[in-house]
Amino acid sequence: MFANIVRMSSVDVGGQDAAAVPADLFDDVSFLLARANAFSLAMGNAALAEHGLRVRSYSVLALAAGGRRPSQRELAELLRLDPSQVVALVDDLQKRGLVARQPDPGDRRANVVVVTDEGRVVYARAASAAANAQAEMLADLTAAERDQLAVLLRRLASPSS
Amino acid sequence: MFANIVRMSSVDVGGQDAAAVPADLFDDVSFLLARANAFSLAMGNAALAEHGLRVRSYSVLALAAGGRRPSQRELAELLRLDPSQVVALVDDLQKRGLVARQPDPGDRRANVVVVTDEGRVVYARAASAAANAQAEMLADLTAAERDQLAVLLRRLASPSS
DNA sequence: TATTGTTATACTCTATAACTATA
DNA sequence: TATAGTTATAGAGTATAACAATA
Repeated sequence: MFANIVRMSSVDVGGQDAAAVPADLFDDVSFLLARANAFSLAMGNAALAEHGLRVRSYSVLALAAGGRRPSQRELAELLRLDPSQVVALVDDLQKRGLVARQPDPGDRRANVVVVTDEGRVVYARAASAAANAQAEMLADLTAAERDQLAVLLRRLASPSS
Repeated sequence: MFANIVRMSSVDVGGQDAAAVPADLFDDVSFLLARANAFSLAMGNAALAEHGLRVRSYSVLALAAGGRRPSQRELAELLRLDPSQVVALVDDLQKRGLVARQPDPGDRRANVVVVTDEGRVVYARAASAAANAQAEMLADLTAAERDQLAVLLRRLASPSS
């Protein structure tokens, strides 16, 4: 299980906190993360293309289709995007009739982003395609390993929590 | 350990291979990967900035500084970049005297990218900074969990192998 | 013919700053 | 004064196509 031990060398050049330096780029979690993500993104975008979506717009649609009724600000926080990027994503989905902006009655500054009936249909199809792509990407992992990966990534991906 | 079970719903809309669809975006490995990578990239770039590097150029420098003596083509494959992107990265590092292009005696089409003495110094400092940033990112994980994450990512990140 | 490196181009993503309307 | 949404812009990353030199 742990045959592939991460090698570290203690280079410790000239100071500071001095964490262990990976002996090889391929022992570097950040590098592996970037590589895995590039792969995942390419597969995801390819799978979503036939539904007119990309990973970014799909994520917005998925959150709108969930039970959260997110504001744009919340979308930005959940997706770790700048609010200005969310504007463009919601604009695009709204033009295509997949989501709508609803004024928040409790705060007239805020828009709640909700999915339309058509958006729900497109989302369901796209989610299926995305799940197939992901299954292919995860094909070499057991179910337990996939879950473990999700757990570990969630703990990385939540620096504030 | 596995308290956080990934929930799946069997939506299966209208056909195809029908993989399970994550019930929530935050159960989606691709999404978690993208989010973790965005975080990692931001931290990495911030840590490398004072050394005049970004994650991409650091990766090229790291491979040049390793024992591989990679050609640009090999760099492209290792980093999963297009060869045309490698040109710009090597150009930049070469202008700054950190790497050099050496004609491959065995294949006059190919350039071997090698680190210079100055490049080696910059790399060592940058690697230390990058390792510190990564340690901060991984602070919530045990050593075993970090290793496990690296192992799982390596298995994802190698679609061809 | 195929491959290595290169140039060019278009598009997407990321990061900031500034503005408006509301709170 | 602070926050939600918006606009604008610049820089970085991604994806293709085409070309010259060499295999």
